[in-house]
Amino acid sequence: MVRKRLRKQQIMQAAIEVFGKSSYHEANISEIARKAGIAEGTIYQYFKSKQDLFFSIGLERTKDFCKQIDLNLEGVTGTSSKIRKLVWYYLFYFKTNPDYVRSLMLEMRVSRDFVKSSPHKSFKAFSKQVLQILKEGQEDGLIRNDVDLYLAQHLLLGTLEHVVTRWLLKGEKYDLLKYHDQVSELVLNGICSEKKPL
Amino acid sequence: MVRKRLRKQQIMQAAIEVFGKSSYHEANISEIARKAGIAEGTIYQYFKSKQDLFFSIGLERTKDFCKQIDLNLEGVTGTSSKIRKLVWYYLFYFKTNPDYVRSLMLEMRVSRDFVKSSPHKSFKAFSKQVLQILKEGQEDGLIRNDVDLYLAQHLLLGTLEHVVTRWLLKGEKYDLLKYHDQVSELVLNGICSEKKPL
Amino acid sequence: MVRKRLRKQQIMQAAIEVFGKSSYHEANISEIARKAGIAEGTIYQYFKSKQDLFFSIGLERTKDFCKQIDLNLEGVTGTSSKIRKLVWYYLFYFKTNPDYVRSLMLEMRVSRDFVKSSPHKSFKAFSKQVLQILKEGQEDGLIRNDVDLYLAQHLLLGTLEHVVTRWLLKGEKYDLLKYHDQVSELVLNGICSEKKPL
Amino acid sequence: MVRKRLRKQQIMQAAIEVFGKSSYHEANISEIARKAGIAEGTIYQYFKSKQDLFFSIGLERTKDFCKQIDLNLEGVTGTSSKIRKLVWYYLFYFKTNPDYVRSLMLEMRVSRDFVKSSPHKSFKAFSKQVLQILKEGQEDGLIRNDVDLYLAQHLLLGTLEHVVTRWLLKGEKYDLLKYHDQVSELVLNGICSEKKPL
DNA sequence: CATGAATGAGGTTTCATTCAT
DNA sequence: AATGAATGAAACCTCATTCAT
Repeated sequence: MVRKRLRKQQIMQAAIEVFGKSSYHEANISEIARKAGIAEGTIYQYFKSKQDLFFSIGLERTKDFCKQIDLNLEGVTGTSSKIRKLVWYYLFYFKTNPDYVRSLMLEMRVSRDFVKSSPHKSFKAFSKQVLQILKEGQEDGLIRNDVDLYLAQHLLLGTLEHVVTRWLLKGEKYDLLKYHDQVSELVLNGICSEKKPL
Repeated sequence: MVRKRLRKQQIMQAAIEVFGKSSYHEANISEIARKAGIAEGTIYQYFKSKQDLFFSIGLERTKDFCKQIDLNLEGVTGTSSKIRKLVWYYLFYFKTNPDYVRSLMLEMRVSRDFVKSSPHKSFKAFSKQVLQILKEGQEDGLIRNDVDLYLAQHLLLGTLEHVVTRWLLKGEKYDLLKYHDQVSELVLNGICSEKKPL
Repeated sequence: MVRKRLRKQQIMQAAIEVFGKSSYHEANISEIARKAGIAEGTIYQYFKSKQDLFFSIGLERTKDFCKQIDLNLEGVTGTSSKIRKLVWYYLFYFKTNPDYVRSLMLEMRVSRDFVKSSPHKSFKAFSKQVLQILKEGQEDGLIRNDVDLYLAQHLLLGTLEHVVTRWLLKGEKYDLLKYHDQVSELVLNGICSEKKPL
Repeated sequence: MVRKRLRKQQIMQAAIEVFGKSSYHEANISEIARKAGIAEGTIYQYFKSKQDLFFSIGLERTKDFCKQIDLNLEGVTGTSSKIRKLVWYYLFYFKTNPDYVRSLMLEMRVSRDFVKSSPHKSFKAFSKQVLQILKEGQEDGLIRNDVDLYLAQHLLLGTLEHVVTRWLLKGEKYDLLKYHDQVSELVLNGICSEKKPL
């Protein structure tokens, strides 16, 4: 029982590393098996297929991410504080899980099968969470009423994704958390400020 | 030889269609050849490899995109007008080139080899253009001095990419241009408004 | 131990069902184990290998078949009555054991290893039985002296096998016993009639 | 054009040999390729899959067999002569094509996918041919009216298949044609003689 | 220039069998 | 005796690329 769980974790850990440094197609089951210290066939007792393994990682990690976000937001009051915390945690999580995140950001999220997959559902749960925060912000009067909340979400998540993606593609050479404060600032400004006549 | 140029275009057009509806790995040289009405071997007289063909499309289209942006921005004065125009054209271009854009957004931009590739350089040229606009905006006093222009760029391009990516993954069912005005608004607000004490 | 015997039967019964609905190669040990309600490894305590299990079924059932034939022929007098009874019982047995028979007729009997196997020996015992009946028929004057008894056997068994095989391949949709009388008739005619100048 | 045809034949010939000495599952594509003196991949330019290759052989050979039967029966008059000729040619063909026939008799004919396959259709054409001969025989008064022609077919084809199958399983050690005359005799007797009161 | 037949490495996956518990 | 997790060999098939015509 517990042994099976451990073995599954062991395989997923190896897979995260391998998928992290090569693309899905470049990665081999044989390398994952070698890294996990088991036989290739063993992987197929725990996962239906290579893609199943790939998406299982996405599912598990995205769930974990959501749970951590929840924990981190607990007790935080005020929309702006919530968003600041969310930005910080988002960057922090990706900073500390670069292997996983490389797969998620650069491949999984973008795969045509992803939208039909279970990790995608988990990912959507996160989106909803964000939307909920924004909604509360609008009800509190922090966010202007004329702001389309879906666009606000695009602004927030798009900026974060862009920051993370560039960081990844540039080789993770700088500290991802460095700008967390300014990112929050900009995003909050975008959705909260008085509309200026431009 | 003009003939050579035409043949190259013919292959690229077929490739855009094939890469547009399947992922890079799912797409076959044989299908591209069939669609172009030529033999598989012929492709290798115009392109070094499958990846070369893939990136060549990216290069050509990104160059074209930059040229069009230039043309569109010519004569436009004022940072905010420039940004509005840029947002509009960005969405317009992607709306009218969904096949190409699916490859670019969902795969090319995210490929590990992309940063070393020529389309990436072209893409960086576009980034520079954007940065230049933002810089002018800061010199004009429109954009606050305390705004990191690289972050402003993340905000602008990240939001646009996010909007476009979701549109693609959702099956291009709505009009991508619908929100162009509000997107501009939000982004401009983010980088131009007085810093509010939050 | 009677327990051992029972367990063996339990495995064989499950195997008959599984081999009956899939071919030898399509059938899995794992499915047989599942159907028998035991672990895969357990099978290997009762059978040396998959093929051993497969042939063991053949052996057991063919033995059973021979025994039943013996019982059925007991007290039957006259070659022609014996053959009629044999034909009837042959068709009856196969009608009532379609799963087993599908394996036997369509795969086992035809396997390259079959001739070296134990069920084959059992099968040969049945052949001998048939030959004995035919021999008696010739001694009684029922069967012409110029008939090669081995050919007569081919005629009898070939016809029966053909009838059964077609029935199986056509999905067992009609009553296999329907024609038993006419089959006997034809076969008996073939081997018993006066030689006609044709 | 002609080259392609030759290459296809070359592959089929190698496949016949390999399938002839091993069962379908034991045979490897790699061995067929080696025997044909080509690369494995080449086979897949001519055949969709291993099974396609397997059945293609069946189709081609069965067609050939039917054509030859036709040619051989041309000009032969009288049902009994036709049947004699058919028996002779059946045994002759199988004697001279033992590799192919081993596959056909021992595996193909008996495969669950065979009934849905194209060689099966060709095989049925042969059956029809036989039935037609029998029908004419009944109209001519040679075959008794009370004989079910389908059973007569079972008698004829079943006997032939049995003779051939035993010959194969015994290692093709004797001359398959040896008994052709007696086989015809027995079968004709079965279906043509006056019904004897038994 | 164009062709398209041939290549062949390489990957995923299956499954009978083993063996430590 | 029973288990069932682990094995690992082996096989089919794909497809980008080459090269003789």
